[in-house]
Amino acid sequence: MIKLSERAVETKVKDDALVKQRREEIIRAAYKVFTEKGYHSATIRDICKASGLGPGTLYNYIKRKEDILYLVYNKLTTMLTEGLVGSIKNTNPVPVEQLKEALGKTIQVIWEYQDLIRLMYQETASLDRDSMHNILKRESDFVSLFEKILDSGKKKGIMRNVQNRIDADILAYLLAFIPLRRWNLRKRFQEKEIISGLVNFILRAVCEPAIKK
Amino acid sequence: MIKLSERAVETKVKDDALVKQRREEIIRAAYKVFTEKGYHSATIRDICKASGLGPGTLYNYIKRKEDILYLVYNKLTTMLTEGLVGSIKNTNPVPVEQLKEALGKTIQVIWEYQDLIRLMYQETASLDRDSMHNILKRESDFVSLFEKILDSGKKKGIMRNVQNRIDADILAYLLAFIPLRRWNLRKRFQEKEIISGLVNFILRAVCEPAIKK
Amino acid sequence: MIKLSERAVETKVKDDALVKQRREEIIRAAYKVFTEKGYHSATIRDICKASGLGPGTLYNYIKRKEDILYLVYNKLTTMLTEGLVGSIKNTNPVPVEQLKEALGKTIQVIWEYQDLIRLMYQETASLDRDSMHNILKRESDFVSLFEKILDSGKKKGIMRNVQNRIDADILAYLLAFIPLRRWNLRKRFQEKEIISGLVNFILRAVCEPAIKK
Amino acid sequence: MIKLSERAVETKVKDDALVKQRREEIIRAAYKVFTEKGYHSATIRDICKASGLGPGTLYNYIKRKEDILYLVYNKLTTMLTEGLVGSIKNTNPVPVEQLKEALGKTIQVIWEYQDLIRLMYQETASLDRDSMHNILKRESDFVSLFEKILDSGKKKGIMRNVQNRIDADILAYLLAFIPLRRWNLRKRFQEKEIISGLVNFILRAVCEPAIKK
DNA sequence: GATGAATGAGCATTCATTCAT
DNA sequence: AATGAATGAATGCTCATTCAT
Repeated sequence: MIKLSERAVETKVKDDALVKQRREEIIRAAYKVFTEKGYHSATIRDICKASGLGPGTLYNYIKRKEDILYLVYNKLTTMLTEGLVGSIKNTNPVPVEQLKEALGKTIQVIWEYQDLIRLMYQETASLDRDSMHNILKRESDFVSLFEKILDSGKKKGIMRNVQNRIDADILAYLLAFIPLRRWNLRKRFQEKEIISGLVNFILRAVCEPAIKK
Repeated sequence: MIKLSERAVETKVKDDALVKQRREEIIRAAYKVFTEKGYHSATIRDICKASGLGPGTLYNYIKRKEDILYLVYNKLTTMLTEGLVGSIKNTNPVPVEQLKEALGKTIQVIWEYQDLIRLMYQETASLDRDSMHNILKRESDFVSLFEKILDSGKKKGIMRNVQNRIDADILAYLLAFIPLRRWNLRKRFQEKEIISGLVNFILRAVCEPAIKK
Repeated sequence: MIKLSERAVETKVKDDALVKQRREEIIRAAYKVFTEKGYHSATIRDICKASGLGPGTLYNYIKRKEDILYLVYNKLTTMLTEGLVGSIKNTNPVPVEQLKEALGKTIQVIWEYQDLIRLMYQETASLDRDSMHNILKRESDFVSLFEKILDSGKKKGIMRNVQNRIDADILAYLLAFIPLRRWNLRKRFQEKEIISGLVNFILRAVCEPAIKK
Repeated sequence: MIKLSERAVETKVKDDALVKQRREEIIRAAYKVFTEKGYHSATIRDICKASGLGPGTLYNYIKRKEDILYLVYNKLTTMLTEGLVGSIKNTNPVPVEQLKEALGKTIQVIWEYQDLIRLMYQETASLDRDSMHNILKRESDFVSLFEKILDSGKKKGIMRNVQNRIDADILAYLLAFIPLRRWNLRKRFQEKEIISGLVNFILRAVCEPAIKK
């Protein structure tokens, strides 16, 4: 299993299991509130109400409001990375198929957490230095996973035109297309069309045309 | 010339020329402040200081803080759309060349206003319904311009695999790759590499391979 | 006139006269509230109520709660020092008489502001570094004024046993006897007795006995 | 042995020996924390950490935060009074020598607990009525001990000018000179100079000059 | 039309105290 | 008797907006 770096979040509670459980509650509540009103407009009181915890209790598990945002980010990037790693491990040795599976799996998670991912793109700037650093590292690792697939495709001569790191980065960025732009297409296209449209676009850009003949 | 729709922003001042001038000052000041601290952290006081206007005067030209954000958005989307329209009008009849020119011109504007565009993606959610509606309409028009190019390319058999609207949307979205992800690539690549990497990715996805033979 | 150093207190208001006036109001209100409940127990809301200013307005004239304490200290030490300087200037050339006058004048001010001086001794530790520094400098200047009197008395052979700086310091400290310990004597002695008791104690310690014969 | 009055501090624990022991721990911890940060800035949490007791346990031995302050005061005034009583009992019958010994012994204790005594002067106002009353009674008893010495000196004609109670009170007050003003003299004088300066001042004020011839 | 002081609701956070285990 | 998580009222302070001059 991959080891994901984490920044420590201060707590006043000693029982680790309880910390974990309460933080899950906090994340769940914050996820709801943040996606409804955004991070800045969400008040601690909102999160208290949504989580059922009093402000004093809440602050037993975090140090500052920012920490809540970090916890949510952390949860999301963990899910995304673990999903992707899982899909790569037990996968087809043919790079294109591998890529298709990786995209499929990731898009599935992304579709489920659309609101959260939109939030992520919007509020990254609100993170403190440490959290930001940590999250960017995760992003970078995430991109590297795609880079590896492209690399192996290039070595096998199937993805000849690929420019590795840049393309991997564009690719990771394109996955956020769904949460960030779906509103634009929602009226004209269905979920399946949007997803396949996106995947096709990627495959055309990345794969040697020969394979299609 | 294209006619861009605008939402009215309330003012207490009757002299239209003055309103226009003062708002330009406000936009310039807000642009500076917003890109430095973000919309939420920017205070009216900050914008007053940057613009040289007192809060009372400022509020003669807007009704709410949101209005300032809208004015900035409006300015930016106007610039982007007008730039694109201009590049299409006096252009090569060969679709691929037309596309290249459109991308080049737009990326040029985007590169210049990177911070602002990142801001735009981050703070769209902070807009009120009306402003949001207006801005989304602009976006949609912007995408349509690219759609037209793809359409004409398809008709001429050069962009056979293209899925028109979805691809145009992805294309418009990809232009924001630079402001939103550049930090990720800054260390390894130079401006030119990033831009050409992005343009190549788009062309590979959009153009029939035949053209490359 | 003596020039007393002051630490700047931040204000958002430009009209200097208004700043001066409002700060007088704040000092008056804070004096009342602080002597009733002490600095820590006094809330900003208390001071608002006592001064008739809203919290927003109050904070137009100060930056932090500590500033209010500093303003009060500043006011008090200014009064004490100016009173003492005044009494020394136009005074008897005979050191003992000069000392008597200085003590009399200072005790008079101290008696009037007893509560405030008790507060001062209690809350000095609550001042921030800058304010503390400033106030201690004032204290030191205040002691120096007494030191000069003792010096001239020593030179004239009247206060032979005096140890200058240490005695001047003890002397200044003894002036706070009234506010800090009066509760202890209130039941048994009257104002005049306490004051003359204190002055006699000082004179006996400071003056050569010969003078009494 | 003198019998010092005490105000009862509520406890939920029945084992008297345990109460005594735990309270000693609390006093020791509070002494440390209070002298470091002051009473108001010290949190119950701080005292818990310093004492090794949990808040629940701590509150088994006190009822309110104030009680801790009272316990510390009580400890200190007990030490001071007992020290003074001890020095008087087995002492020289010559009043001046007796006074010197009493001063010496008390100053020794005071020097050791400087921080605590400064705290005491600063936070007296934070005590509730009952505690305050109790502590003032102690103070008064303490002054009475000095009063007795002055009285016997006066009867023997050695301290002819003395005004008994008021002088005794001033004298007790002067002992706090060291903790309250030492910062003022620290740079210029050494411990011994300050102490002898203070003692000399007192002796000059209190003793008949004849004795010096 | 410009000015800038006033307003006050609202915010994140703390901390003495309680109480279930 | 000990533990430590829960509680929630209260605090210092901010800032978008208004309004008298």
